[in-house]
Amino acid sequence: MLWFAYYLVSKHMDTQVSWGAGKDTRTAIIDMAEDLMLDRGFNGFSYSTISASMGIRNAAIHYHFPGKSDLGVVVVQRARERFLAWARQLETADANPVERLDAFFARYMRYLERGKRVCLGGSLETDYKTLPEPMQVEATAFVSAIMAWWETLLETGRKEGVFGFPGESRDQAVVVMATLQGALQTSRVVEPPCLSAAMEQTRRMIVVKSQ
Amino acid sequence: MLWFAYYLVSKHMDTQVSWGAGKDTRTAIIDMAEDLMLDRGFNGFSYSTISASMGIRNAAIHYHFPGKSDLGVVVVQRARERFLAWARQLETADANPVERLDAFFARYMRYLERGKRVCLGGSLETDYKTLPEPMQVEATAFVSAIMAWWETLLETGRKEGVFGFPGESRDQAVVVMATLQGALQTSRVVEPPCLSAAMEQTRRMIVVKSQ
DNA sequence: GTCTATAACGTGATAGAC
DNA sequence: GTCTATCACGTTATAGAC
Repeated sequence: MLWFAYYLVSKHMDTQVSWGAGKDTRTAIIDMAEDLMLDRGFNGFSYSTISASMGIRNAAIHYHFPGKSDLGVVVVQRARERFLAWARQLETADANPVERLDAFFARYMRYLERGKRVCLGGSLETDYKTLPEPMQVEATAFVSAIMAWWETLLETGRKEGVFGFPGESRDQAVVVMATLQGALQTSRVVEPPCLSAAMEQTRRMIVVKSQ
Repeated sequence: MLWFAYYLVSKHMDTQVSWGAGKDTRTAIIDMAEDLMLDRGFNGFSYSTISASMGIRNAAIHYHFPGKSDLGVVVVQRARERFLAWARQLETADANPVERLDAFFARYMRYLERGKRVCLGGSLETDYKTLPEPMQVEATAFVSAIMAWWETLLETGRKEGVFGFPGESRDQAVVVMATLQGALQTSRVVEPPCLSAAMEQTRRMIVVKSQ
């Protein structure tokens, strides 16, 4: 009864600190929506799902996000910005190609560990035809950003001699992304989860070991 | 008039040999439901979506399938049986490993060409947490059957020297399946669709050319 | 910024006539 | 087997009080 705990807290405490880390309502709504999209898909939750578990009323969400589409758009936009910030951090840390690959893998392993969530790209893509048009646009931008990152990483790594694979970097980027996305999804239905196997196999195939 | 659009579309998709040309209602309902699951996901359509585009009433579907869960289960069961029959056909035709791989690739290419459908496994997996329990069971059985087929194919091909890849056949099976599934999904949001690139890259990586 | 109340609609499902 | 008619419920969304 997590929602009930939240309800009690919000009743008796300053709303500013109600959700633990000093998060405001708006941010808490976005967090919850993103989590639900990874868990159940955009059509798998409603404003009630969010409001009930936060201990607020339905109308409060409509104040921050007039329509569900508005909420969805913000979730995807924020996820893209967060990804780009993460990528810049790797730049700043001057991480090598293998470290970057592993850092990305770790992100996906976390989705699996945190309740077998799928990745946002996969969620948006399978729901795609039911999404409001503004969300479809954001979905394309989000996936394109990640794709571009992988293409650059693979191209750089091959030039440096730490990656080895045939064909275009762009095509290999598609394969790596699709592999992670698909294996994360498949981990929901097969035992044991196959994501780590997919990662190890991908590593075997593109990371040059000798030298 | 979404239902009408669907009706027109189904006219041009040869999966469904047109409703009204002698096929029984029950089969037509299953066909339509399967198509909708690949297009919009299990939560992306209703009994009304089906009944409207077939020109029957809601209650007629409930006669054949008391609950939506019953319909979903039958769709997945039939898809598994169809896959196993297809696999047996390849056995009968004594197809070689590369031919089998290409035959499977062709199935996925068809999903893309017929209106950017995704594969059933991917659809079930992303919807998984919202599915009725009987459908979850079927989803696992369906994906497991395909996974087993790929493992056997890859193992056999490597023994025969036409496939080359490191590690266990099981792990490579996960990668190939996940790649097709993920690339098919991603083809919905990137231009041009990346599925063929993923297939060519996969071929480059596991099919031994000189031999 | 959040609440109560409610509208308008879609969905899964059932009863009973034909 | 299919129909009409109807139900209970959930969903998105708005109006207006506080």
